[in-house]
Amino acid sequence: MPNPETRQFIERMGLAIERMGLSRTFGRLFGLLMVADRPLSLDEMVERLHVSKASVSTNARSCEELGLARRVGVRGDRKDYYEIAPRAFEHVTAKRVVAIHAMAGLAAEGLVAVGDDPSPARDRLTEMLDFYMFMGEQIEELLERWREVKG
Amino acid sequence: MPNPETRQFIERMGLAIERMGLSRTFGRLFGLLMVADRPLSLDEMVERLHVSKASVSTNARSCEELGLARRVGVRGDRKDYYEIAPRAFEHVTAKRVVAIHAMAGLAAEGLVAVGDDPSPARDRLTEMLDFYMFMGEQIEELLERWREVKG
DNA sequence: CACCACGTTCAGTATTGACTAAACGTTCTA
DNA sequence: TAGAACGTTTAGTCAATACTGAACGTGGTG
Repeated sequence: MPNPETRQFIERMGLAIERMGLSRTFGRLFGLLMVADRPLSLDEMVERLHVSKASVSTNARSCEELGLARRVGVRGDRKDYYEIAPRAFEHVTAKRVVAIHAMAGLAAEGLVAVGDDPSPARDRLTEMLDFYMFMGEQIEELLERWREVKG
Repeated sequence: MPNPETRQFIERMGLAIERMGLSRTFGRLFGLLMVADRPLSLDEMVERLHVSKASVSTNARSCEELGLARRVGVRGDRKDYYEIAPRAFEHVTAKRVVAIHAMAGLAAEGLVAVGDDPSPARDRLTEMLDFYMFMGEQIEELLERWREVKG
């Protein structure tokens, strides 16, 4: 299972996730779960990632909180096992949509701040508002279409 | 111009941008340019943001590199002035699309890594690939539609 | 009951990242 | 040509972040 391609995938996922503002270990853990063919226990992740159990524990849980992974039980075993959550990618994209709405809200606040008189600032903020309203709505629709096809 | 609403807008933009993985000062600088009614010099930004000129210089330039701002000249003045770039939001969204394509590429690598045999890992990676291909293409189309309407 | 086997929490540590002040290079001007 | 006005670069500092090892709590098990 720890073949070179798999390891490289995990590593690249770590870098990709890091570029999104999360930690590299978090990304590696996510990548590991992506290529695992069964749910993994904390100790197994420790083994594969070469990080402390404490780190795996916290990262796995925040992975769960973000909706990327979920905890599953195994009969006759009281360890925690983690696997990628169903619809993980839809879920993370839905969070992006929330952020987009927040940007639209910010634009609206900006419009209040600059006042009613015509100005370049007002034009820019209006464009920002329109753009993020548009994108937010449209991406939500994309998600719905995706769910129809793949759900 | 430094009215409380404007200041709050700048501050919130700082926080919003910070949540996206960039620095708060960067976000504040961007927010300041958003509500400015004319291009601003480095010294003016120093004044408004209360940070060092070195920080403003580097942040303004990376703002430019990201396509969010551009440098403009003023006749008979050799200072650098910055303003929000036209199509700034389209541009930043286009970069997101690049990141989405990168995720699709990563999924493709993962598929190679896990081999051809059916497995849960393969299913997940396939879903990831399909999802990001779909999203990448569709968001590109959204951008084109936006340009048609607003361009 | 004593002992494991887990997962979590906490204090300490190391690393990363961003900001500052100062030095620097360049271009204009008196 | 000396000096001022800029923007950039760099070395150093400070704070935030993430990881580690150890202690801890909890629930099963002999």
